[in-house]
Amino acid sequence: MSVNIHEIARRCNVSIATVSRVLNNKGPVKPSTREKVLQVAREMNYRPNSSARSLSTRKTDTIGVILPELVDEFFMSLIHELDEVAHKYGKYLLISSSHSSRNDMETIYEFMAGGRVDGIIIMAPKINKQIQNILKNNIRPVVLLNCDVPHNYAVRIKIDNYHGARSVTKHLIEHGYKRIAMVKGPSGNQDAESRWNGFMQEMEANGLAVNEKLILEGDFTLRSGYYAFLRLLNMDSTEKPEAIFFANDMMALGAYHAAHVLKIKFPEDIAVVGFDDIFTGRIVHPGLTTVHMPISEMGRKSMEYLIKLIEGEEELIGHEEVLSTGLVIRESCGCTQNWLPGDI
Amino acid sequence: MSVNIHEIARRCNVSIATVSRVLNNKGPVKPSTREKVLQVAREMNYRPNSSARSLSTRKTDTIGVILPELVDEFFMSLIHELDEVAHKYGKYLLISSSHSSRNDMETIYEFMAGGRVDGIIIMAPKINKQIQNILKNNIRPVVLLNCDVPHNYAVRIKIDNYHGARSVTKHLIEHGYKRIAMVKGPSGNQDAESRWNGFMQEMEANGLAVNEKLILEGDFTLRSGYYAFLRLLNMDSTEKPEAIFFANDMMALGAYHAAHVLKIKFPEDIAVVGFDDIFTGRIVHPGLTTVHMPISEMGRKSMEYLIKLIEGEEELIGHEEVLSTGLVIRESCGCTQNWLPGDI
DNA sequence: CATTAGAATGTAATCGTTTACATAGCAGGA
DNA sequence: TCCTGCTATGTAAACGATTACATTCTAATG
Repeated sequence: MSVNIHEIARRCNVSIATVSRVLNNKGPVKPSTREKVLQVAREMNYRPNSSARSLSTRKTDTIGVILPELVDEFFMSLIHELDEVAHKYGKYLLISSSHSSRNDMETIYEFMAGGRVDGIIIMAPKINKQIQNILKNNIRPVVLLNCDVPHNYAVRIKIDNYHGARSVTKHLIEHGYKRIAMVKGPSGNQDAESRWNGFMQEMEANGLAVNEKLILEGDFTLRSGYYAFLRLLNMDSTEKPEAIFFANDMMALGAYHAAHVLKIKFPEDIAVVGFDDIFTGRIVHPGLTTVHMPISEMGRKSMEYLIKLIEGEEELIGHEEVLSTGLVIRESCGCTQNWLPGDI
Repeated sequence: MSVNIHEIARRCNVSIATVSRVLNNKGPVKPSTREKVLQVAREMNYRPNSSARSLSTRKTDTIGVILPELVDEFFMSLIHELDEVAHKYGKYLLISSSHSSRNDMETIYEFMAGGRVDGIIIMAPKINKQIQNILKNNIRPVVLLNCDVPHNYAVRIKIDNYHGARSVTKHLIEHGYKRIAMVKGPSGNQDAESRWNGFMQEMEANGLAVNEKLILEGDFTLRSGYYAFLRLLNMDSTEKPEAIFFANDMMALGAYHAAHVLKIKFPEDIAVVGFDDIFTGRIVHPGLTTVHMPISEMGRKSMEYLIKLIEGEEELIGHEEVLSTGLVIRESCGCTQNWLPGDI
């Protein structure tokens, strides 16, 4: 089928060892031989077979990436950044999303034990003991994204959901709102939990009571935000919230939609904030005040750490890093700010 | 390092051939032997080394995906669908984006000649002769997405930009607009060209003159749409367009932004339509009338075709398929339609 | 009981590299 | 001239699977 090292060797009247040495710049080779080999290889469009090479060297130059889903902006940005860095280091990306928890295990296992990758970046919101066990016999280096389970065998990178939630809650409080509602994310979700904690603690720190009726649970979808918003609006006027913190932007956008239908104005009638800083939140009016997640940084760092681990920097194992989040103030919270297209 | 087939064979007191036969369900094996091997393999968490297997079978169970960029919704949806189908067939996805044209070649070549994948799905807006040459010596099957270059060695799947553009233009004309502007995409871009052609032909078919001043060129970014919109607004009132067709939604959103600042109302003051049907276009008010691209279908079909090609269905080679686009009517064109969150 | 077909298993080559080790070639010093 | 110690090259053994072919076992048949 394809031309191989033997063919190159034959045409150059040298042995395959010499060809290999030339191609890998290893060991001494006479300049003239070197030239000849290089030239023939170029002429024949020779490219070493990666399977054979991997089999021999136990390196694949491939990084496995396992994500919970392949759906929104967040993951696209992440993949984009991973690709950039990987490319810079000459690595390829083997990507898989969770089709089910059972399947994640299968994939991780195939990637690791099957020798398909040199290392893995995993983002699994509900990482379980199974995964932990696999990692314990860590065949290959692993970087864990936003996983709260402590794990001494992997590098862990997290986004600071907790402080993000606190800061945006604090911002609402500073606006003078007292009755602040929160639409939580799905229970069991790590990000959702942290944001919820941040909200509660900030409220508490400011001596504000949290009316249980003002705490609703959504599932991060636009639709669930839409309905949660309608429910909150239906409350008695003495209890009705002055502001709502949606655990993510998508749910807040559901509220925007309902508000438009009901002719309710943000922030005059009610203030609204989100979390994530997705693109649409910059386009809608009023601009959605939210918390920015440093996704690119997360992508870049995780890939760089993984590559270092692969290259043998053992001292990194167990390292944990928390990336800070930033408050993005637009208008939905009650602030007036003129932002130009240059900002977006 | 990891347990291999020899170890399994040793523990079972059989030869590696027998183990291989059991694991691949090939050839006759005594049930008792079979059980034993399976059990030991399970106990030892044995997983065949994929490099060795690939080297021997010349199959990688990996599909290469090369995209122009890894940035927006479009590509995320595409990847999502590719992943779904690939997973269904037990294939893995090796993904790379264009870092440069030169690099694309390198990647395609490494994927193909390097034996990293069994086939490739390529989306390269400006596919060049180089790529064509590589494909001509087609080492592995290829599916080309939205590439206009005829190519007898690959399956090609396109999206019908032309008719999409015609239908949305027609819709504007039916609204009674006569002075219709178009903000084109970047020249050289295949999609942009087709949309432009569709627009022109539909205008012509309806006997409408196209004022050259009303034709602007953007680059598909929000910012370029913003400025194009401002320029169109600055025209003499006898020339100023009654409606604008933006070659993609992102540019139309730039117009939304400008309109908000300038207190211009869609569609009362001017009608606006886009192309792509991105998520944000459903959220803004008024909802953006646009053309829907069947991205999922494109992803699904391309992967299914590729897998068939890989499995040897040679008669598919050269097959071309054009996927139709659909007019999505919301309110920015002048229609009044109530859409519920259930629609989104 | 001998014969034989078919099932069960084993042997060894193969896939295309890398690389440890062996060997050949060659220049310079004694 | 003969060593010595380089540099340059070759040989062959991995790497871990698959698989064609050879061999042995089993059981049924005449």
